[in-house]
Amino acid sequence: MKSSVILEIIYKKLLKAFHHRNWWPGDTADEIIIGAILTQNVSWNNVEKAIENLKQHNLCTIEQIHHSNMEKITPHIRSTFYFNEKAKKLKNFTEFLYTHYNGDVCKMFQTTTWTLRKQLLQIKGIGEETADSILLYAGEKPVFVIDAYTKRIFSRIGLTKPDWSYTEYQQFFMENLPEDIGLYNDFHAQIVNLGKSICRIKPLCDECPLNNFCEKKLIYLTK
DNA sequence: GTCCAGGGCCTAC
DNA sequence: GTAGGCCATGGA
Repeated sequence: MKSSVILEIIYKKLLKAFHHRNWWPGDTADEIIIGAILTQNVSWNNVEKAIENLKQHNLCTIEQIHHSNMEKITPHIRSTFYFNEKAKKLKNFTEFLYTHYNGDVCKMFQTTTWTLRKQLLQIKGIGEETADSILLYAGEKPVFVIDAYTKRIFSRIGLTKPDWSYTEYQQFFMENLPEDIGLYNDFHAQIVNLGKSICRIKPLCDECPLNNFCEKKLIYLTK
């Protein structure tokens, strides 16, 4: 069976089982960008707390962060782990936005998608997943986001190889799915939702207490 | 007490 | 070019 057909089947099954996920959890483009940076290697629960803190202290927009300093930001994002680094990353982003786009997010998103992606990747603290999350969820650009869950789930199904690079994964999904922003958005959200319930530690190893659960779920998905 | 989250950077080889 | 260390909270 062709990969594109399998992906379509998987997505339809996920949609039927879990319904539309309505992602990204965030009210504004600013909030989505801030969330994308804060969620690096940390669960969303920790990020929610930080976003709430930032809101309470009027620090949850790009403009407010830009006109604030590290010392003011850091205490509110302690729950996101690596808070010193992340405060720096937030400042790096706002610095970029003000230097290149006069602080205007809409203006930034008028830039051609892949040109903007290159620019974002040059910001210290913005890697591929964060850049793509910003492009897809805040900018509504047709870019498929790859994360650890995506690699884990699809390599276990056998559609991909675990050692593929980020770019190889992204090409695989974008070549085998129709270019559809809504689909890219919800498919990634479904993957994260599914990934949370699958064994994280050692994929399908004997020691994994969730081994049976993993297999059941994967069989269910690929049937 | 232990383990690990929706990463990314830096250093050493 | 890449493997491994670092960052240093909070929930299960």
